[in-house]
Amino acid sequence: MGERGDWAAMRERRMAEPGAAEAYDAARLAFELGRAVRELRERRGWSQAQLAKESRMTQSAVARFEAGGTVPTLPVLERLAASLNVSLSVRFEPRDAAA
Amino acid sequence: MGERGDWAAMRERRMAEPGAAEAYDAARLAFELGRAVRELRERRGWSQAQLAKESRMTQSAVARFEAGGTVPTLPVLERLAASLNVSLSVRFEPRDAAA
DNA sequence: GGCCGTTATAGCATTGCTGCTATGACATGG
DNA sequence: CCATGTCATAGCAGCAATGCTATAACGGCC
Repeated sequence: MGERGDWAAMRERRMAEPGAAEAYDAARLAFELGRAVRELRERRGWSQAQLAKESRMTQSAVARFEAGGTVPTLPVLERLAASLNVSLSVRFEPRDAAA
Repeated sequence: MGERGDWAAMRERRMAEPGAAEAYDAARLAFELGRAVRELRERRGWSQAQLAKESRMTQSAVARFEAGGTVPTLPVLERLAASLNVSLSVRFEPRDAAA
């Protein structure tokens, strides 16, 4: 039933769910955050395993996250941000405001 | 010692956990996001029930969220943002950068 | 008093993210 | 070829957030 594996397919499906504009947004957000973390990590020359250790998680969790396999939770994002020495910003902004 | 209810106490406990700086951050983030949503909602003159309906959740979920009872997930934040006609911003920023 | 609208909480089922181990694929260097 | 390092993925246990109903507590208002 669940097709619990295959993150890419899972994400595709999530993005394709009818009338799930916000679910789509969440999936895209997950994807972009994954990419951002990968960039920050590679800029530091760290392996996934190193980042995982710093963030108190496992290499597989980092890989899953970077691939956008799941929509991350705020605690995880906080841990990653702390390890990468950046700050996590989560807030609501006016729709027209530039980033 | 379950005390599964009583969100305030739960949050206090989470923030007091030894060596859980990021968990603390997540709890504080939850609290601030809850306040932000409450402000946006009241500015529109909406009841929790109205916002809940727009965001496809129940009034109790909105109340729990506004009280900072749990650390919200990104899909929920996206739905609330969409209903309140604001955009959700989640990103990593340099530590010293001003908001 | 009763009635209604709103918010706060309780208690539970479901969902789905995380944590983990193990393993596969793929390079690179010996 | 073999060893090592890195990243990707499967599969599952555990658990926290969500989704839900029902209800209590606090108003106003008639």
